[in-house]
Amino acid sequence: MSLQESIIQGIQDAFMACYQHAIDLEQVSLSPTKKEFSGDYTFVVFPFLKISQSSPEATAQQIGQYLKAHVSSVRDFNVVKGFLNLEVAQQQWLELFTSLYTAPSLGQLPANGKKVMVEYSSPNTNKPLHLGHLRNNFLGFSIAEILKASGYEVIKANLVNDRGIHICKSMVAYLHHGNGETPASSGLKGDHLAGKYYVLFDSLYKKQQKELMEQGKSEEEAKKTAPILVEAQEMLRKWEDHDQEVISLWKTMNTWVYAGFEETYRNMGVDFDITYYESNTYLLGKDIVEEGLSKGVFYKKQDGSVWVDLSAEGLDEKLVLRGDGTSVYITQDMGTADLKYKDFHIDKSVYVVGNEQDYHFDVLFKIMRKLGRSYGPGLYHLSYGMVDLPSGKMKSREGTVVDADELIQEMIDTAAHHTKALGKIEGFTEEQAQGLYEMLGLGALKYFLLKVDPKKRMLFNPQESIEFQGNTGPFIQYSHARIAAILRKAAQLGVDLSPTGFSQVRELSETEVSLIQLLQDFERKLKMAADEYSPAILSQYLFEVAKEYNRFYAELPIFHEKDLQVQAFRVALSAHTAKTIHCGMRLLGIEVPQRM
RNA sequence: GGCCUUGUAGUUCAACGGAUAGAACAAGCGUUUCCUAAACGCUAGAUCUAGGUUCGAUUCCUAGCUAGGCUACCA
Repeated sequence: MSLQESIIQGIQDAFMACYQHAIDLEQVSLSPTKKEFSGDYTFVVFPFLKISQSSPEATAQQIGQYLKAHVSSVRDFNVVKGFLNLEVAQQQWLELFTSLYTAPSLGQLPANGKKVMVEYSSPNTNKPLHLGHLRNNFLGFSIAEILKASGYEVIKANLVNDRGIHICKSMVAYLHHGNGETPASSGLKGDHLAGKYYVLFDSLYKKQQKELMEQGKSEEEAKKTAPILVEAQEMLRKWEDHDQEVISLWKTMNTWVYAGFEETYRNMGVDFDITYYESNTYLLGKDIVEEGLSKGVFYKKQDGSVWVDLSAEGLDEKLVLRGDGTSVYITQDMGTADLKYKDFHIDKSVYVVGNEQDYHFDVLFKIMRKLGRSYGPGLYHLSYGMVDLPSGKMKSREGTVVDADELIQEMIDTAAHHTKALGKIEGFTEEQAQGLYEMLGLGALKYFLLKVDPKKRMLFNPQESIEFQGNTGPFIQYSHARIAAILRKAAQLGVDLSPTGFSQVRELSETEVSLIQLLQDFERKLKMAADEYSPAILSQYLFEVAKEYNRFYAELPIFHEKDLQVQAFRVALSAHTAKTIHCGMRLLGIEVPQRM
């Protein structure tokens, strides 16, 4: 039983003893006491006044008396209004720390026997990844790691959108203007090469529209009849008919793009256990339409189109199959949902997709639940907000996107610049220095994108957003490097880091206690992050740990401390802090250095 | 039009219905004969508006305003 649990248990007993009334454990809020009041944990009595039938102060007094008398860890208490502040005995903190310090594992909750798939990234093959994808990829990777650490078996999946009219647009432009250009001949990364022709298509298309309108056609007509668009549509039909030439060009260009993506993924430090391709899944789902019809979940209109009526659930009627029998987006999504289940027998399925598709996933999940899928209740849309620029929303056609590869490189360059300016790479080989720049640049970027609640829209200012000071990745990384230096020195001095080395410590400072209090909260935060699908919770927590450690570092001496028991304790406390930071940052996909 | 989501210091972000709304950056003032100053301490600064529920509301409800998204036989 943890310290808090034993206190909560004591509070329950207190209510039984004082008021002959059982209270619900869930309702007891026990939180760390605010800095401006004395005490370690605070219990709020207001919700229980009906039970005690007395004033907040009197109730708090009575409970406090009981706890002091009956719960060994409670040394003393004070009451401010309806707030009961409890003081924990010093010895308890040392015991608590020792149990944390000697625990066989950190940051891995017991297996729960459940399987979850996390689908993320899911790029289109007609253009390179941009800033928005970075948020998606970092979120997806991190939440997968967090779920793993909280006891799930996790499958990371990527669903590549490799077909459709947008791919054909790049292909048409390339066909006419590519002149046989390849990634090798141009020195362009494959995904950037494809993106170049996608942009080219758009400008050619606009030009043709303009010409048609000058010839007297309406805007709408011009948009529909521009030759280059017609050609792209024709190409899509040929693709669906397995036309040799089209398929061959498609394969060639996609191969280039995949090579480019692979490089970007490697730089980002994300990976996948399985990759699905829409060219293989886009025909799935029609059998589910049949199933839905026979189960009465769907209905057919006169023109043969198939619909689902979700008005009882607060949504509209939605089309699930066109009148001509062809699929729409949701048809294949139904099929893919089943495919994922067939492949892995998952209990839960998480989709990391932007919030502009909230409605779509609402519909999809309601359908799968109506169809009675076993994994239906475990469907979850990890919906995240867009990343805006100071100029507003990113638009690929207007050239206002922040390219992922470029941004990563800029981050690394900036990290290199800072590090050199601070003169921190003495004794580093060129390779080690380069490794550090990458670790710091990427750490800054990932932390910046992960520290914000995923649901919220966020702003990215290329000039100002990426800092290396304050609430940042590098700050936490720096804290780790500081501790690493201490541990090296402790090893040199032969400090006894076994629990007996500090078991005689009697007096702890306030800062040491807060640090222990924070450190013991790690697994609870981990679980919270998993339950709420929010790496931000973990990010904030790690920042608090690093901040509290730096205060400890500034306030208290370690190697100048004469009492060797105290010295050993402080080294051990440092070591466990480093371990927690390392473990937590790993769940965010961020590495931590030994020196910086 | 309908539906969903947002609105907190100058800026970017926090706050299970709980105390005097926390951080970081920017601003100002300090800290280095001492383990890494990418650090630490101090000062100043905010809940969109109007009602309601509650012992207590940034949080829940209603209305409005603001910003964004969705509302295709597009993906």
